[in-house]
Amino acid sequence: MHSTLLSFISRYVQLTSKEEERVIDTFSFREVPEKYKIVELGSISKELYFIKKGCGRLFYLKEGVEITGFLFTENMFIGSFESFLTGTPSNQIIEMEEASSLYVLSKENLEMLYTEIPKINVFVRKMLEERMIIAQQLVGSFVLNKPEERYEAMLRANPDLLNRFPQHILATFLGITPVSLSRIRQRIIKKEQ
Amino acid sequence: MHSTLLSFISRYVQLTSKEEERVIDTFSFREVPEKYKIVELGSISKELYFIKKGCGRLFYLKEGVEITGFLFTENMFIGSFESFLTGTPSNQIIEMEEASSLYVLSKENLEMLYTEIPKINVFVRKMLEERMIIAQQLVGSFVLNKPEERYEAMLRANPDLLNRFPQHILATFLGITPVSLSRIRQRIIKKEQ
DNA sequence: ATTATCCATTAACAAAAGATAAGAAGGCTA
DNA sequence: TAGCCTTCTTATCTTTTGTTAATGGATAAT
Repeated sequence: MHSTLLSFISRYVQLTSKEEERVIDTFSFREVPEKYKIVELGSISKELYFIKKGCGRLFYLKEGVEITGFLFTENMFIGSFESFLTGTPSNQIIEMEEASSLYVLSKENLEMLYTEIPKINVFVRKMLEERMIIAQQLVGSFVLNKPEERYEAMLRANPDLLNRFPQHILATFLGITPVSLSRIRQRIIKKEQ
Repeated sequence: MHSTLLSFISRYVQLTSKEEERVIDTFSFREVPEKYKIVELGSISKELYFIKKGCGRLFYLKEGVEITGFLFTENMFIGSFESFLTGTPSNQIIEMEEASSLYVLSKENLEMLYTEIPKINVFVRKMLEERMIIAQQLVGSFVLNKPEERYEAMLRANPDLLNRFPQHILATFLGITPVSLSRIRQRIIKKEQ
């Protein structure tokens, strides 16, 4: 039942069965309904979550409107990393958009894992290396491409996101307003004819 | 003489004198003139660099024009992480803007360090955690703020960058053209009067 | 069945950014 | 000193986005 989490970890490091058991023990399982906020604005986040099933988003509140910062789907760790790592109140809100199944890792248990199974440091390092590359590519897409190109790139690279998140969420993730994304879509339709 | 590098590492993990010696042995020292490219377009980067003195930038080439992706100054690791980590040809160019002193770490030597001093995994993990937060804040600034606000934030948070990099480099880092940044500066001057 | 709510589209206007070109200031070289 | 190059500014015009508001469709609630 923990196969998704363990096979995710095995992509980075090889654990013994004993270590795998230990890892499983340190995670708890949690099911949340759609639109459930796992990190509230201003709270100090003391947990990270591995998405077994479902999807969620990280967003900010700017003058009352929700601005998406990142989107998460199955087999990703989700959380307010800044709040989790620095222990400061979160300016990010994390909300699961679909009813989701999560493996929950508390900060305490993570620290325990680091000392008990040093290999976990290697796992997290490698995972962060991957995430770093993704983050850098994302920054690159903002300086290199205009919104229309970013949307087309998303169509090509992550078409699944289009089905799982409403358009206004995708729009702010692209750095534009929902109205502007609607116009972009019309332009693309006319280009294709 | 290696005090900058060692004191940087000591911010994350504590090494014994023996380990410190070992670390120093695995880095080599290199001085490069201004405008020197330490990573060329299309090359496979097999080194990372710690900036002892100087500054540099990561940029892309889009239809012949240089688009800045990130700026680096003293006490930061600089390199084409994607090419270094994945072994693929770099679509990023890394150029030192000032004449610089660098500590050079080869991929081979880094792998050696990981096995010889497992603590280095902890060091890199923690450094990546910090960089991850910075990257996330940078993405946040693109979805949350317009160019004018991003420039004002840079004025507040990193005023040193304004002196060390020409304006057209800062402009593309903000995701706009040099012409547009010049207009933004004029708008700000008029606001302040 | 009929409200109510949410979401995407469309329109109209204002604001900002891109593209292109021309000019001014500073530094570097011959 | 003269010429060249780089950088920044300014102007003009075009394109795109933001803002606001109205509309229609879909879905859920009463």
